[in-house]
Amino acid sequence: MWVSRRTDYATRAILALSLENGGPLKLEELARRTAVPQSVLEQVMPTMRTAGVVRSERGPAGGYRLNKDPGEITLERIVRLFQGPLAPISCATRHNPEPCPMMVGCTLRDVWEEVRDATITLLGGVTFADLAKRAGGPWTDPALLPTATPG
Amino acid sequence: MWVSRRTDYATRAILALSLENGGPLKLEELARRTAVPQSVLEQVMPTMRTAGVVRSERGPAGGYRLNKDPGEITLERIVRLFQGPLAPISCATRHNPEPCPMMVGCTLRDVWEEVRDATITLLGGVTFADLAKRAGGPWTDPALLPTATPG
DNA sequence: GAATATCCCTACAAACTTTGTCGACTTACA
DNA sequence: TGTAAGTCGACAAAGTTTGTAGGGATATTC
Repeated sequence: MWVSRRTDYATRAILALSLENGGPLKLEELARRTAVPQSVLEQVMPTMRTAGVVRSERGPAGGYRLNKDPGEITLERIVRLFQGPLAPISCATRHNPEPCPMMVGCTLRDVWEEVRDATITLLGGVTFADLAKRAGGPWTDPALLPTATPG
Repeated sequence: MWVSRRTDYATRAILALSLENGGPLKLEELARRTAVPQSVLEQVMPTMRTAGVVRSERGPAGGYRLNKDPGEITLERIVRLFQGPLAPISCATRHNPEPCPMMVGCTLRDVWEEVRDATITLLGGVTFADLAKRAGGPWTDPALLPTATPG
């Protein structure tokens, strides 16, 4: 339960874009398909743009596209963007781990690091090309959505 | 970064008790050794008592002991007590997962479930007997502690 | 049976984080 | 110049986490 809403939204958005071979999607449409409040997506997408994951065009016929091949975007990349360190506890991050206050050379930390590494391995091993393939087909029946988002 | 302080404290406390072959430890001493504010441990320990993990005795010469063999207490058990579901996202819990709002049968969920399962496998595979063994020896130099906790 | 040592319970405030909204702004196109 | 997009920053409401405080309950000792 540690993945924030925004992280979730971001990954859904990238998946949606991955299923849309190259064509741009307007924020509004993206919000509808992913069932994300538009106003929140308005914050999430620029973050990914700054990070070079997506690219945007303004004006009519504008929208968002992926800035790379889906095969080059890992889940890890997106999650890290919004989530920060993936370690379950701050003494087990890879950069600047907080020192353990317990003497007994925190044997617990080893386990936390294993969890961290397993997480990284999994998230780092999945690209959005994989996810799109597994999802099968382009997009399915937007009409089935709960009447779109109010935002 | 998803393990709460209280979860951390609880695991440290159980490790400390595991290193103390059977003898009871007073809350105060436990707090000192684990570098946890005593007032917080006062909340954490009863939770574990209720869960049957530790046992307590009141009055002089009282304190806490493990209620089972350290080999029968997994990290998973303790983490779950304080952390709740281990899934990274609420649509991927084993019990009553929240339905995914995205149609495309949330292919992302599969990955979240893999992360969840990897976490469970790791945490469930480590007992406090393992941890105590890895820690080596009983307890090390409590004198090295940052002058105990103020609480 | 009083004094003391220890655990137990509840309430709670301060701090922090997350979530979603809003309004004003910028850019592209026709 | 008007319209269709994306952009940015501020922010309030809600939720979570963290630590503290104070009054109880129970066991031992003398």
